[in-house]
Amino acid sequence: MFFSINHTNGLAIFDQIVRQVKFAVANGTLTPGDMVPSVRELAKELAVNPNTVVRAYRDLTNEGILEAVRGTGLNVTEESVAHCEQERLALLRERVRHVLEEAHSSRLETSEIRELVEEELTRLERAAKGKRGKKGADS
Amino acid sequence: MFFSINHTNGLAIFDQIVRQVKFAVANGTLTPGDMVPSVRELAKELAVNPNTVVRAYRDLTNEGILEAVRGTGLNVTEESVAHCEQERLALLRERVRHVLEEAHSSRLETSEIRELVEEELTRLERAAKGKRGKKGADS
DNA sequence: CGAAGTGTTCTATCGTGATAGAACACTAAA
DNA sequence: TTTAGTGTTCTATCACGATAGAACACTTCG
Repeated sequence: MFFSINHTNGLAIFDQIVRQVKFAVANGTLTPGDMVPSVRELAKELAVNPNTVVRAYRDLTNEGILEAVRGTGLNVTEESVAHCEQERLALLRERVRHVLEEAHSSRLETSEIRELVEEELTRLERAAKGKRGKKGADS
Repeated sequence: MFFSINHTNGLAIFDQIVRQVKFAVANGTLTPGDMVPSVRELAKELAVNPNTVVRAYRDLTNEGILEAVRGTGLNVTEESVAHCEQERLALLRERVRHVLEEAHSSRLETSEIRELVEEELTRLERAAKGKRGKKGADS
């Protein structure tokens, strides 16, 4: 459903799960009271070890974003929304900053960096539009 | 001198060294015939284990970017220039793409992503200008 | 009740990046 | 020659992310 793992982006699997849950809460895909996929179910769907999902859910529980209902599952807490809305930009901003810093330290001109980003951004838009188109064009 | 290690950007130390050598060749900071810092010297300067530098230099040697002059050191090869010039953008592009993909999958609007990048880009420019200013303003 | 599904907690193993320390072959310079 | 500096190659150890497999306490449902 919501989640997917990218094995080439350098982020640990458990960290990708953590971030994606936070993003889903931040953008309303997950709302307080919703239950996240069970450990075994998500592990199967992502073709990942259950313990890796456990690690991600444990971190999220410790941050107060998920809470356990014993014997039933984990649901999204009320307090998580404000937390995740605030954190989403910060998490992305940090990664953006690291990449731009590397580009800058490689002596790439700011204009060249901007051009590079713009290229990949339009590529991303085209890919998204293509995906939507395959299921049925809107408008 | 040229190199610095960022312990928070997720890249392995040896990989940061590899990339920075390639960038230095690509932008002319290192030219064919130049010698890179010795294993022990660079390890000391970066406060890193010598074996980590060995790993980076070994990779660079295997790629034909450095060549060993036994008993003397490692120097930048002639062929490295074309190789590195071509690879610099590709290396940076891949990291940019990964970050933008995560931002996009978090349901951030393209305009919001662009705004985020622009903010960090101007922050970077200001930081660079500030650094130059401390040593002596130009123009 | 029992079966199946929850989360939780173990131990063990593996790969990899990094550290630590040592040894070797070679070259340049005193 | 001796000394100090190169790169190179070992073995060991550690941290960490991931995998594998098992067990436990709990709840829901038939």
